[in-house]
Amino acid sequence: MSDDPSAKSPEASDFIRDAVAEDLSSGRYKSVMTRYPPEPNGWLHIGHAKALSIDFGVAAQFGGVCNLRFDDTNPEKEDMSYVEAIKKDIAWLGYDWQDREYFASDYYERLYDLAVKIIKKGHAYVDDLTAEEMSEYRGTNVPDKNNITITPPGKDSPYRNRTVAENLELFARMRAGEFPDGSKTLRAKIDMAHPNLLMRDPPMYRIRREPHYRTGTEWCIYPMYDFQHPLSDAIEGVSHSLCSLEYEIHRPLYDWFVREGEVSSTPPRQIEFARLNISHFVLSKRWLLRLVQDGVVSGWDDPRMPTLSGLRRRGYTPASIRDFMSRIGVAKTDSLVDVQLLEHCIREELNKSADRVMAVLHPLRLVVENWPEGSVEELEAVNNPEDPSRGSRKVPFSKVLYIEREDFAEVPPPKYFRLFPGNMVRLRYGYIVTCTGFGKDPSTGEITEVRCSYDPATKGGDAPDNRKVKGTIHWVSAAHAIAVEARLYEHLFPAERPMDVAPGVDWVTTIDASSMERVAGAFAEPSLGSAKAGDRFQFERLGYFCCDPDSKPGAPVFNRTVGLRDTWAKIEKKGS
RNA sequence: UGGGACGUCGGCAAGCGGUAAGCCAUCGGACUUUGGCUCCGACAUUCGCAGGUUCGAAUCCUGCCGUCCCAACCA
Repeated sequence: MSDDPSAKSPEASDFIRDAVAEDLSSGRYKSVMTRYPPEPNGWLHIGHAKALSIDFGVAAQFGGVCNLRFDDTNPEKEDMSYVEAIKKDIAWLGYDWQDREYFASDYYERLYDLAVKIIKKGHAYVDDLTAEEMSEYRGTNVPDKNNITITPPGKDSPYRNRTVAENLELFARMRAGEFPDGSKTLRAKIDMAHPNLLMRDPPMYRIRREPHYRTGTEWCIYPMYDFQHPLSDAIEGVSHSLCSLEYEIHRPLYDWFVREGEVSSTPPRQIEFARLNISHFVLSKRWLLRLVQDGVVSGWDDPRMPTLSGLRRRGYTPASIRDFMSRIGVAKTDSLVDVQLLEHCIREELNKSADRVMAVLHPLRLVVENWPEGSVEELEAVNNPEDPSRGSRKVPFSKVLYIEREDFAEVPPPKYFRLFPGNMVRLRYGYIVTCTGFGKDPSTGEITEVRCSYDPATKGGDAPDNRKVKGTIHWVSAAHAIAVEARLYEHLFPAERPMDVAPGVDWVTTIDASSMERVAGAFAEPSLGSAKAGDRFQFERLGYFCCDPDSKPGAPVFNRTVGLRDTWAKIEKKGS
């Protein structure tokens, strides 16, 4: 998979790309400029990756550019640490905003001037209504006797008809800090009877004495999204402002402010697409923040989190996420993508790129009875059968090995072709061995060790006589193995739709408390001793693992990114 | 007496009046020194429902039904 995001799906097509192509051919726009507008109040998750993929992808496909603009107009929630985290994640995903790193907070002065311009047109006014009163005056959606939702007209604020001069003066004094927080707002003068509630004189500025992470205490008034966003787009010269469906109802407002602001001769155009939902995941910054704050997860980058940082730590690659985005498409249908598609994407990439290695998660001693005491052999193991250029390595073999507990059965279930008394199995890249016996703790019934004899003629695992050996299992030499910790993950939420919870039930309580399993007593072949955080491997027959930053010298930790497809598990399930 | 959208296979999703792409999942089978990978095959006579227009409709019209979003001085 290429590291260059623009290299994939050159002929991608969807309703947005169709619209952009049409806009170009009709001459509505000469070139394409999009923007990715995060609010720095949380970390990016895979839902944002969809928006990123569309914003940067559409721009790239049409030879345009995509700006990174932080929509930072709510000082209460925003923070520089989020800006840094967001930039890191976008860059990691492979998207490049070059020098176009913008902040809505850099436009404060310009936006203020635009507000003044709109006031001068008589299209905005300073209102003294409280938040509650404003809501009351606006009117709301209410169910009538037949439980049909209706929206009666709102009524004008008594301050709606202040003169331009008065509004200008009041607005200036708002900025100057002459009024207490919340006592006045600047409102667009649109239509208090509009069927779309958002058009009923929406607020443009509120008074809030809250230090801003970038502008400090310079401002005590802050612009609202509906005013700020379209005008920031216009200021930058954005052509296509692509956003999610929930903003569809904001579009008339978007267009209204663009028109009133008269910033650009080619007004930006907003187009909406359906946001991403993935089964077993919660994709909402607000909910993710709660998981972090409640300590349910270890942080924004907990490997179970759908955040880009979490997926990164889990072992997902940027290319696999981009591939996923290209497969789910872009449409306007509310949808729930099966998490298995995401897992398929990472498996497909890692199958090609991850070196194979042997590790035993739940060790069981295997003694090779006819192996000479003290003898050690270095056996050749292929690093990646999918990629010969990865070469091979040496793996030590000796008398006492560890194998996976699951790979031995005292009484084999149907169709089981691993180790059981009398059965023959291949030790991968080692020898073909025959199970000669086993030890068992009489009090617990636990298998304590398995014994076997090896066939010296089968070095490397070859069967010179072409005998059929159905099973091949992985192993590690007890004397040479290194101790590792493995962390196995399940979905944080067992439910396909975690937010669909019975009334009165807190969704957080539906979390699977055992969604992370630490396997402390695992062993791996010596080559894994040099693994560095972020390195990815396939533990043969187990799954893909990524070395975690928690690793210490001599004590590596591996996160299971995803297991291998497991046909045996299906056979077992069917049998039971 | 609301407004804005959306309904094509279990999950995504093409299709834009000419007779249902593809992907994931699933189920068979081949191959296999990973019960992995790969390969081959199966998987919507039908497009929310009902009418209508047409030689012909998932595509056009009408009416129903269903789902989502909107009542923050958040974005």
